[in-house]
Amino acid sequence: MKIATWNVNSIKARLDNALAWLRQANPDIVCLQELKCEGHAFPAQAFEELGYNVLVHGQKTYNGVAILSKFTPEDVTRGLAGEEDDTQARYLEAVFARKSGVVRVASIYLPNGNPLGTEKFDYKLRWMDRLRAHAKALLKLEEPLVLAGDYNVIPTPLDARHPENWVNDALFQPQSRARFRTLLNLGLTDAIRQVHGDTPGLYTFWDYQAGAWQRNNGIRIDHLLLSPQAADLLTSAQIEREVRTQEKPSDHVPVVIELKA
DNA sequence: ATGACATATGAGATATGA
Repeated sequence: MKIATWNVNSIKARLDNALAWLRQANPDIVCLQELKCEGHAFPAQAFEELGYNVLVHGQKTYNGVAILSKFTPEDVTRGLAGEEDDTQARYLEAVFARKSGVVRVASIYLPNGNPLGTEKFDYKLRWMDRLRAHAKALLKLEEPLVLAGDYNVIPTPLDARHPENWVNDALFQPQSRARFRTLLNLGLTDAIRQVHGDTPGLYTFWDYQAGAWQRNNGIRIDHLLLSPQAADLLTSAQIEREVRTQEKPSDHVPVVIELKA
């Protein structure tokens, strides 16, 4: 079973790119982020024609997350607990029943947090605290769990081509990195690092500006974190770099894992 | 220090992204 995450940077602007990649890669479950549209405006039919069930937690202009799946979704949760007046569409979770058992999957668009010293950075840190609390509760279920998405965190210097360029950025702050680390220390596994160890040069985002792609000036900020029960099933994890060579690409590329059965 | 580049909104310029 293939599970993917991809920040598409507007699903309407990326519809052709997304359909082309889905036809080629044929993942079973796909977590999408930065839809930049409301649920009623999501082009669901195009994905349904490829055999996907479509779950959307949308928002006008900003944010928005979705899960496409070849399995029927159950137990759907929109939004992350812990802050009643948070209206930003950044979290969507569902359970999928397969013949070999269930898998719980969340599509996550963690706040960017820039610029530093503003409410935006405080919101990012609070959101990460809420995610940790929710992940801790989910881990008690002791089931295969995949928390997939754009975490907007560069976990270590190994995850940036030029880490020195990010020291004043919310994505690489010690507070952001520490909170990401607390997710791992709950017992979650970073799928790419589990498979590839300390291999350098594994990036999922390249800025549109200043020839970042051509210079391979990238960062790794899109992650799939696995519960122990999911990590036991992990057989591969890949970054789909070639998607960045599409015409009118997203600035992020998909990351795909394969789980046994 | 700023902008580069891309997207949405809405019809020009601004907000957001990372």
